[in-house]
Amino acid sequence: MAMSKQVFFILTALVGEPRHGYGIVGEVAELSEGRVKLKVGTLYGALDRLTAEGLVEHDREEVLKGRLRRYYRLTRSGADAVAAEAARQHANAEAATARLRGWQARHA
Amino acid sequence: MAMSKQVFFILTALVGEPRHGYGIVGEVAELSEGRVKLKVGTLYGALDRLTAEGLVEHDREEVLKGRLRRYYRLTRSGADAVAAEAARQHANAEAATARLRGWQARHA
DNA sequence: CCGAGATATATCGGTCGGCGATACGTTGGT
DNA sequence: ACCAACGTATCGCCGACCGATATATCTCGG
Repeated sequence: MAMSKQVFFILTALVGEPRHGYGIVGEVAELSEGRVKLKVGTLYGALDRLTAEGLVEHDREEVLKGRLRRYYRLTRSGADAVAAEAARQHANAEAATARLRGWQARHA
Repeated sequence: MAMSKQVFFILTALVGEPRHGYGIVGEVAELSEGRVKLKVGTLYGALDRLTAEGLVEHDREEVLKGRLRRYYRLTRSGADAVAAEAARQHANAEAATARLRGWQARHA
């Protein structure tokens, strides 16, 4: 149920269009504005787990300029999971900032 | 640098006023609206780590109705860390929801 | 009056996941 | 000719969350 930052970004990177592993790395860096540099050791393991959990599935394989590209696609349940996690994170951030606001106000 | 959900909520619970371990557990449950049930095995270890990192420090000890209460207090750098993490999570959630919105719009 | 559950702190071992390193092969630029 | 980028894959280490367990007191219901 709980989801790591890495997995969250992997799933988010797959929203809209299928991507291959190495492509996900770059997309995550862009999405997170450089905050998350996904390691390949993390990626492939996570991809396998997510596939087993049904949040992601194989899309297709391409050979581009002699290099194999294995594409992954988000499932319906994967999209739901991203949306739910985003909502949770939004709520969490909101709760914290509200607290900080209130505290600063009382100490102004 | 990276911060777990549990640590984030521990720090958030300490914003504004010092609390003791068991009190933090309840406060986190309230803050997260039941989403995070902090385990004591997690709490005390995290508290030690956070103290060592200077994000939290000992406040005082009380004995209330025969029960020892050890209070912890957020440091300045701890407050900064919470604020930064909240901002990051907000940005992350925003990035994901923006993607999901755009995708839904194109498939309406 | 007795037992169960809440309050409160603390530790330990298992387990899982992220990370660094390593491996291997191609393409492209210098 | 070499080295960086591209691309997939695996392995072992380490750190953190968690469940279980231990200990002790107070409170409430039956």
